Amino acid sequence: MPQSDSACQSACSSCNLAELCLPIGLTPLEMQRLDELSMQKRGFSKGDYLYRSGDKFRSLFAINSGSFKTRILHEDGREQVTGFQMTGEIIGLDAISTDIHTCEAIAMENSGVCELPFHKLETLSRDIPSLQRHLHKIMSREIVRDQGIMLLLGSMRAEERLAAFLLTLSQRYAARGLSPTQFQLRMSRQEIGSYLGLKLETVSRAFSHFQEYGVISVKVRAIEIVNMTDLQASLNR
Amino acid sequence: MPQSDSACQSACSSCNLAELCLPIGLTPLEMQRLDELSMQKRGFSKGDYLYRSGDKFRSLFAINSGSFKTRILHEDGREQVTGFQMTGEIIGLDAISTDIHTCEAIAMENSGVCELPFHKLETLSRDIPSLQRHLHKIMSREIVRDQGIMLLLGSMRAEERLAAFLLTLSQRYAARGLSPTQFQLRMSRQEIGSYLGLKLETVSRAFSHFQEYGVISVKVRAIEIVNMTDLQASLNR
DNA sequence: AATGAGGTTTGATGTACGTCAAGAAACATG
DNA sequence: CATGTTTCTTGACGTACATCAAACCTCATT
Repeated sequence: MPQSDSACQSACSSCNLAELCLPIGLTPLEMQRLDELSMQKRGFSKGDYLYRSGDKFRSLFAINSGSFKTRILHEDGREQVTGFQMTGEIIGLDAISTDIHTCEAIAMENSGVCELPFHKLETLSRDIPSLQRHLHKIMSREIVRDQGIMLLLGSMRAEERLAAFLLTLSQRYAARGLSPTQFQLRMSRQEIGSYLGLKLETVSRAFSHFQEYGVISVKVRAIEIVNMTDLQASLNR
Repeated sequence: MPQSDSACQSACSSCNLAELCLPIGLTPLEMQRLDELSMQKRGFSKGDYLYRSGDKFRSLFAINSGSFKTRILHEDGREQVTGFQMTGEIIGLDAISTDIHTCEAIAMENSGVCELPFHKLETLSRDIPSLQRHLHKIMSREIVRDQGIMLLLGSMRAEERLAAFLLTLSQRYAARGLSPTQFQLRMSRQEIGSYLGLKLETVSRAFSHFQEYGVISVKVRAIEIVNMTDLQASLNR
């Protein structure tokens, strides 16, 4: 169970990468005001829920450490993973629309978040135009991201989907100062499959196939991109 | 070519359904301020672009009459229709993130929009909290909608996708005071297919199959939902 | 080290949807 | 009305991915 930490750390200093988090171009005073509304929540372990479908919406969450997956459940039990979120990303935007969370967020490893009560964020963003603008950009970016996945699900074949997935991961690791070519997957084949609209066996075969062609090296969840150009090319043909 | 009409009509009185458009719970004065920033643009004909991919972002658009489709193009020519928008809906939210339109919007029939310059909208929403909240809800609703389509594309079969599509259309017509059971499709089989991640022949066959089972009646683009319950059931089995 | 559970890989086979093709219907244009 | 163009329907056939199944690997627990 996550423990709440009422001693507020900086929303920013606690994020590894400020520009991925909320504040951008804020004065120290503005930054402080943002810090004051946020609350650290640590101690999420693998499988812990950050929120569940149906929960009352109160806050957005900035991920400080670790990573989460979000998913929606269909009544008949089918699930769709809608995203994998990592450090510095904002989660919970879907719930603003109805004040109820429509999807659920589950930790994929030991993780911590920074809770941002949304009504306070709205109030503050009325005072700080650059914060307002940034909030809008974050929401819009989520829309663009989702539409990219619609393109992927609607018109790409299995290996193209996996290539797109790996390339996006690579970019996100790079943006965090980590290796863009070597990383550990935090999610199972099953979860990747759900995200990409494929069965786990198909994901596994696509991994094997890329390895066979020398594009990547796969040791279960340890991935190395051996030939980035070829991986990109497998998208565009 | 659409003609710009600088004599500003009410952003609201010109929308058929105020609650689908921007203003909600605004005082007459606030409403007037919103009206003052908006501009009518009429005269879009079938196939006209409202904006193109790559265009500089300046405004959101509220659809006053008619309907549009939005799509993204992949470099290799593949297209993905990301949505069909009708009267009262807001379009262009994707562009806020980068200040460049990432998708393009094309009229599906004679249409008119109400242009809402975004920086003015941001300024005004700092003054009017209920407008700010409404803007956030609209963006969040788009995120939820897109995630619903991810579920559809990622884990439903062809006929389930078409059923979901028809049911959503039905609800949207009903919300506009039109018949939820009889309507004219504004889009081709090809466009529906692109939206649902299917080929046009598959869409056509799914229509025929539903008709064969007495769930709907299809006369090319004239649709009648004969048995709403069965149509809903075809989603949940 | 032995045991077991969950995750992954790989093969054999099935099927839903795509592809190709032809004809029919709807619509536009002179 | 005749003509061409676009859209839609339907059939025959092909294929990418799903399903089923078995073996293997990894990791946690005792």
